[in-house]
Amino acid sequence: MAKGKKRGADRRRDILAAVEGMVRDRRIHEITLDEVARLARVGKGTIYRHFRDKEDLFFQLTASGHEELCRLVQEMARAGAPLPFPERLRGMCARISDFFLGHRALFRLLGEHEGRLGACGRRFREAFRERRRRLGEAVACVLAEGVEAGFIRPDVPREVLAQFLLGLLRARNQAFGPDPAERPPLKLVADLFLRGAAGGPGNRKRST
Amino acid sequence: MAKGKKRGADRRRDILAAVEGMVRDRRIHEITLDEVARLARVGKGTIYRHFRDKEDLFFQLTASGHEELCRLVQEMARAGAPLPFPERLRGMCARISDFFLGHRALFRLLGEHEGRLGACGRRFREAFRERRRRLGEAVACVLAEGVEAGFIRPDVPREVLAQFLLGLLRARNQAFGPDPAERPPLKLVADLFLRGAAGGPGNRKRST
Amino acid sequence: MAKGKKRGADRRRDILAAVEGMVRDRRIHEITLDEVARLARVGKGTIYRHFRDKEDLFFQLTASGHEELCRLVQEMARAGAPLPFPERLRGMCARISDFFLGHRALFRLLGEHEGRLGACGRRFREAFRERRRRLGEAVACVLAEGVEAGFIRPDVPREVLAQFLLGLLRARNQAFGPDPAERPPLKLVADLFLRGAAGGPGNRKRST
Amino acid sequence: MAKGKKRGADRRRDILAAVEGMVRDRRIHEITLDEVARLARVGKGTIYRHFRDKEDLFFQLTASGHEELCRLVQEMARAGAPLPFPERLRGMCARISDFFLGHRALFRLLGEHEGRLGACGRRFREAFRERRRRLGEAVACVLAEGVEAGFIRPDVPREVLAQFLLGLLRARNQAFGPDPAERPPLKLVADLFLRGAAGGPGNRKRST
DNA sequence: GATGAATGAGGCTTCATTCAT
DNA sequence: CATGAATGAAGCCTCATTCAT
Repeated sequence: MAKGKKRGADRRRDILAAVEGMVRDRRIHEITLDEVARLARVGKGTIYRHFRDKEDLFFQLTASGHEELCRLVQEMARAGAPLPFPERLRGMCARISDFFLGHRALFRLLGEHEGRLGACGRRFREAFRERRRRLGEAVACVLAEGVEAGFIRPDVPREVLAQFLLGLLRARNQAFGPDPAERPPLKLVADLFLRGAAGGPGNRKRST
Repeated sequence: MAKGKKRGADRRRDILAAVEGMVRDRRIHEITLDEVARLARVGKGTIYRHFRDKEDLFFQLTASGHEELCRLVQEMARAGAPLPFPERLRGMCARISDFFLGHRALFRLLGEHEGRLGACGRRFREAFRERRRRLGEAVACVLAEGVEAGFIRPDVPREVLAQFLLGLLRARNQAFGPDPAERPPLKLVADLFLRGAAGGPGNRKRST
Repeated sequence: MAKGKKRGADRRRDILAAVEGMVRDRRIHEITLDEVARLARVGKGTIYRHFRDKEDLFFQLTASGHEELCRLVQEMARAGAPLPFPERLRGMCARISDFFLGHRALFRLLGEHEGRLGACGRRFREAFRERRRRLGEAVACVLAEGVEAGFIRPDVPREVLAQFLLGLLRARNQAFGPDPAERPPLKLVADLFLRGAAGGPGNRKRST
Repeated sequence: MAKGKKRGADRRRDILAAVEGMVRDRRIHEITLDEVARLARVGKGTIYRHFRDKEDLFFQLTASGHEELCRLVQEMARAGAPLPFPERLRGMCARISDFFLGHRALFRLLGEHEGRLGACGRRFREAFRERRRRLGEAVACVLAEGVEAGFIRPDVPREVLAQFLLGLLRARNQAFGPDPAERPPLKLVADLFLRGAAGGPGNRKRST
């Protein structure tokens, strides 16, 4: 087995790994299955044993990435709260940000796929929405602690706040140069969010 | 001439308009130039008189959209401030949001293009970055009023805050269902931002 | 007129000149009428005032070249024989060779056109054959002097010998490197031909 | 397998055969790969498995023809000399002429390709020259026998004489009508060459 | 007459997918 | 099951030709 034929899941992983390497700097339609097969060191036909078609291959790639991120956040939520909420928040931001940056290409793919949401992609439509919802929910779980601890206003659905937080993180990671030094500090993101979403009693006086 | 042949710039506009209609629910590689020509009611060759190739066509499409938005925001900034800042902010959010929603497809394209930034598209790389910077700058101009009026903390570069605001707007418009009713109110976005970025003196007490 | 509009024949010459410059290092289908028009400094439509179509343009180009060569040789023939025949022969070889080399491209075109002789080009077929015949005839006129003077065997049609001579010249000019120094001396060609076409038993006495 | 799918080399041969049939009466740019595929009874994509592109297809076609002729002549040379040289020469002329006539189209292609030699086709330039040289060399091998037997003058490089002989053959085959009856007899070609290149002892003492 | 913008048929080439081995 | 040669639909783009100005 050590040097024996790989099987099933292994192949699948090889293929997905090859593709993830390729999406980094190309758009979907600039990637050919010939090259995928070559990089994954499998026959071209083998791809079709694991994925319905090219579309499905890329869909599953984004799915797997998204799922990993969901698990990551869910674990954090489940891990309890050994720290005060602001620290927790910063920790989560750091983790999500790292994941974004490490898999930046995957999230670009998401954008490409989204195009079809409005139209033909009946098949993916729900799946995408569902996935985004689940990620938001995972983040919302952590935010719930903040609500409980009085750091986060309770009158806005936590899922909504979660999506805003993700939007801020996305902006931080993508809207500035490719050079990490150009990106504003994560601390600023967390801080901004915390103030913006703050809401103890009497905190409507127009500030903090 | 009234019903005579159109010329030059007209054709160009026709083509861009046709394409914008098509990107709404398709990805770039699902759009054929044959169809573009048919919808624009021009010969296929005519496209090539105005755009170097397919790539260039889509690039210029996003460029024109971006520019329009920039102008929109710049006008607002120039228009002076007849209203208190929070109102101004909400107004800008509304305008930008409308534009986003009306040209949602364009901004998806941006995402697709971005893929190449890391690689081959040396030719586009700078152009994209520059455009994003210019939009941020335009928004920052409006934020400057807020700084002046004491609504916005002065210790964070306004361009950075501008990108965060855009990130929030993006999240509001894209992270929730296609049904407008599902989207959180714009007022919430402005409110969140205003609190988050607030910074009168003495409002630092609970920060961190 | 000096700076006035050129007219008719001038335009035609400009166009043919432009094309001749282009055929030097390209094949017909690598030449576009756009470029022809640009180099000839005329509108694209103007080409069609002087030539039925692209095919005709190239046909007339070769025709004009061929005719020039014919005239050249015919002049020689007409010019009488102030020199002994072998010198005459060498002179003609030199002239024809120079023309070949100066218009090498034209004669390549002939080859391309010839392809159609067997088939579709009903329209050109006869013209080509006729032109080759006329060139051969012109050369044959000069050879006639050689027959008269006893240098050339009279039992082979002079037109046939003429084509062989042209074949030898062609070989000299094309079968060796592009470097003139690699080409065997013209004198050798004339010499070879003179010996080979010398004729009749016992007619070797006065050779050369 | 008898009626099963053909593979590899077979396909390649089919394609080349189909093309050779087509070049007979058309110019390269009048031949479409669609038709090639249809006549060769292969998919259009299959052509690209065996040839880089259209250019390469035609290049390899001429190459294969040239090579065949080279082999033919080399065999003759190797086959020893059971006959007196003049007979040998006539025999070779006949073989080469037959080949020329049977593959007339290929040699026209050579002419078309030659156009690019002066320019862009750096890639082909050397190959063509080399091939012509090799054919000349093969012919020269046979001529060497003539030198040895005193029929051919030794003071001119045999390769040069070889190219002249090929030039004469070319003229015979192409300069006269398509009707075989119009072509001068091969015997005349050989005779002309033999006299022209003659050089027995004392015949001309090495110069005019 | 001259011009060059517009046209669209048609070419070359790519590449997702199939299927015999 | 794995492979990769074969396939052919379909895309991008070119360019000869037309025709309104």
